[in-house]
Amino acid sequence: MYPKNGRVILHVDMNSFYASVEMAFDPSLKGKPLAIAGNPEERRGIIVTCSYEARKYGVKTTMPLWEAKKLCPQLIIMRPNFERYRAASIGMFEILGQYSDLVEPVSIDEGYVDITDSQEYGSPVQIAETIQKRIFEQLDLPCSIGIAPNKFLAKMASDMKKPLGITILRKRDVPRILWPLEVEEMHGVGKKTGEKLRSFGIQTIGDLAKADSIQLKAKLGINGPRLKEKANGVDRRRVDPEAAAEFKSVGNSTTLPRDTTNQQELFTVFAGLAEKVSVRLKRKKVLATSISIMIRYKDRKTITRSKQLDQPIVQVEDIADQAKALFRKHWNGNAVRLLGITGGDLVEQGSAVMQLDLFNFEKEAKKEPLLKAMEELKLKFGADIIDHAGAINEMKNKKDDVGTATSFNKDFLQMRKHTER
DNA sequence: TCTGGGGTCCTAGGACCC
DNA sequence: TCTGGGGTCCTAGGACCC
Repeated sequence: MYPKNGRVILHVDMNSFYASVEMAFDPSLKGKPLAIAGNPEERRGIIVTCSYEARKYGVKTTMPLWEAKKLCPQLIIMRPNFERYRAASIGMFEILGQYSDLVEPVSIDEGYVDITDSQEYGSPVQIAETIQKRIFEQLDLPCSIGIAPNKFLAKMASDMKKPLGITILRKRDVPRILWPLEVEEMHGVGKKTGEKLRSFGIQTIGDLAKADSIQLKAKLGINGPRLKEKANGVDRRRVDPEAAAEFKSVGNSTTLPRDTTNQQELFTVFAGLAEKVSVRLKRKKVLATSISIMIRYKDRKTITRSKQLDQPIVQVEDIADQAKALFRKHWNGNAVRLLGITGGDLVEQGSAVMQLDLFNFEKEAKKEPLLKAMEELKLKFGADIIDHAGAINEMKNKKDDVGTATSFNKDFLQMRKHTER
């Protein structure tokens, strides 16, 4: 059952997660058409998740609320309770963690488990059955599980039987099971890529598997050959427990109650968004070194504008100021439908303190000899880290002060980013 | 009365440096 | 007078996923 070389990967995918959690929380909802919708009281709400009973009526994810109501007038609509979903998610990953250390969360409701070295808990199918049973009995939540030699195949497999399915997909099954499917069925192929592939005669996953790599690369970039490999059942990505551990950006956006050109109103919205981003950055103990805003206009045309900052920020006012500055610079004056703020290039609080110190030293350097400031830095953070940046030599070679301090600062930030990975 | 909000990764052009 | 190529950073936007 266990291959000598090669791995055994599970993909665990919760079935209509938000709706299922609500049903576990309030069993009287079971068996009823239930939908979770963002902003149910707004006209622009959409379906985020819905129960299988609701799907029978044709209700689907991302469908506008008014359309769903038309299809199913008795539809029960709830707004999301993220605390509940997070709690359920933690419960699920705790169970997964009992069968392997190699657990990689992908999102709140799905994850990969590498069970290659988990023979003590039984065969792969037995482990999958145990996990599914425990999640169902202990959390009252249904899930589907795919079993395969790699992530891609496990993901495709978990999608095949819902709800409460367990599907094995071996590499040798790929021609029979995957190749007849339309290309859009492939994880990683959306509408646009599907259209492109079809435009040069690739209709099925099998067509993609046999397509010319050079041509794919020319038309789709690096993604082309990668898709071809997957279509052949090849995926070398490891299950990496660290992968999802660190966030790369934190953002908040909102569709306005009504489109507006009133700058005061828009700035009030920015203040609220900045507050949310600030709170979440602080909770994660990180600061942002870049700020970007998103503006969606009345006609749904959407732009993003961003700026790299010379020091990381986390305070509401700083975030709001940067966002407003970007807005003033780039807004075309048309009515706005949605605004968003995202903080990126996150640095940990600890290292940010060092950077802040460095920034102060930079100011000091205007007054006193730079080398002295450098010595202090060395004392404070250790000589190795600074020597490593190769910055000391640069400082010695150049005698000018502020410019060099600035460039040193940049090197140092760059190095910090590097060593933190 | 159309189409949310949270993310990640990739590309491409221009600036700048060596 | 004309000529190069690699590498990184920054910014904007696109595609995709849940």
